[in-house]
Amino acid sequence: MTNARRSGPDLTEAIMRTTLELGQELGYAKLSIEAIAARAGVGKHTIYRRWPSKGALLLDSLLSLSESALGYPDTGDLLMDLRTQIYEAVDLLAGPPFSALFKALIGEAQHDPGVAAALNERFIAPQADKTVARLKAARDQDRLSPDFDLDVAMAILSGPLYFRLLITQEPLTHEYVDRILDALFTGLGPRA
Amino acid sequence: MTNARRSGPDLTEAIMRTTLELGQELGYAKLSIEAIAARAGVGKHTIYRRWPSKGALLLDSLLSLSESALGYPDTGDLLMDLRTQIYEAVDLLAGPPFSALFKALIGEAQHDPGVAAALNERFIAPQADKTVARLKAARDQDRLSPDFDLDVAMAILSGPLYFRLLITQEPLTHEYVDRILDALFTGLGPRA
DNA sequence: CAAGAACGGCACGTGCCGTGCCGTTACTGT
DNA sequence: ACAGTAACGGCACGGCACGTGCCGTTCTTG
Repeated sequence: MTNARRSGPDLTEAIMRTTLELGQELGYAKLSIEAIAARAGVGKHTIYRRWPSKGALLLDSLLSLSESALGYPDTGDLLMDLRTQIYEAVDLLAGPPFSALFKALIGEAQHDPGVAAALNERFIAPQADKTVARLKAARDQDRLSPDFDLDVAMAILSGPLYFRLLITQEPLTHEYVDRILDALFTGLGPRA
Repeated sequence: MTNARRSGPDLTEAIMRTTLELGQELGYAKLSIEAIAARAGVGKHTIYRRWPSKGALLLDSLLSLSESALGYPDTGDLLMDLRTQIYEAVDLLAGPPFSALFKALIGEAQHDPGVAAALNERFIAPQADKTVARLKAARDQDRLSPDFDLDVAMAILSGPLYFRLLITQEPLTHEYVDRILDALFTGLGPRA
């Protein structure tokens, strides 16, 4: 008769899975912790014990997807490595089925400092660090000018993508990624 | 004994003013239409009659500030014109006292398509168009290479700024604007 | 000056919040 | 093996803001 009550990490994972599931169905705005608890067959306490807010829960749920997925190759070909890496990230987070939830999460970060900090520490900064490290390796091997500004380069690679994703809300295609990469490395055409 | 009941445009303006006021005090998350109505001495209907949502109300409130403020000079010096324009925009929207509300508005746009569309049509696109137009003028005068990609240039100018504002949440300084402008026009250093 | 729209004030039902309490179940250390 | 404890599901609660009615009053329009 024991109803196979689940425990510990099991539950955590089940809750996160349910969060992504319900989030896709309802959208972030209509997603409620009450509904997640009901769907997951879980008491609300069990959720509140683990996460302080809906945003934190969604953050963990989404990051559990990316943690294993996003590596960073170094084949020696800088441009190709960057392209590979950015394609992966863009496909995972800006494509279906998680694009809307990821955008909502960044939205939540705009008025929840905790979410903002966690998002930075656990996703943005590591990703940026890897990009900068890959650029630095290329510079150290004299494949880039010694005065190449790594941080600005990284911002130019990321900025326009997030601009498209969050502001103009146009689709993030590989073709667009290529245009940014081209602009960064071959320049926008010399001044007359 | 007539209690000087206000009407029409008067009210609209008063509500928007109260929205900005209360928004600064409470932050967007805790800002409620109920509280705005109470503070403004107005029935909730009067607000709902004008705006469909809190986001739409905040959008109008914030845009009423920028509409008159953000011009676009053409002195002939492209770099200086861009710098002037971007400084202005950055100071107005990314500096106190409206930075937090502006960020919250963009956050709202992530799960309210209406707000997203209105934000684009009434603020982002006009601003981008002006930038592109200014760049195009320079290119037409042979101050830029004929194959200078105007749209990508515009994205490289805006993207990193929004990236800083929304993602890494670092302060948007004039110095940072300068670094982006430098990178765009003098390049990041040629490849070895 | 009459008709109607817009107004402020109030009340209502609804949904979700976050918390407290219950009895039950699974883990812990000895 | 077994007691003690922590975590669990379920339920109920007060609180708050939502969005919508209704009322009586005031302003605008023709």
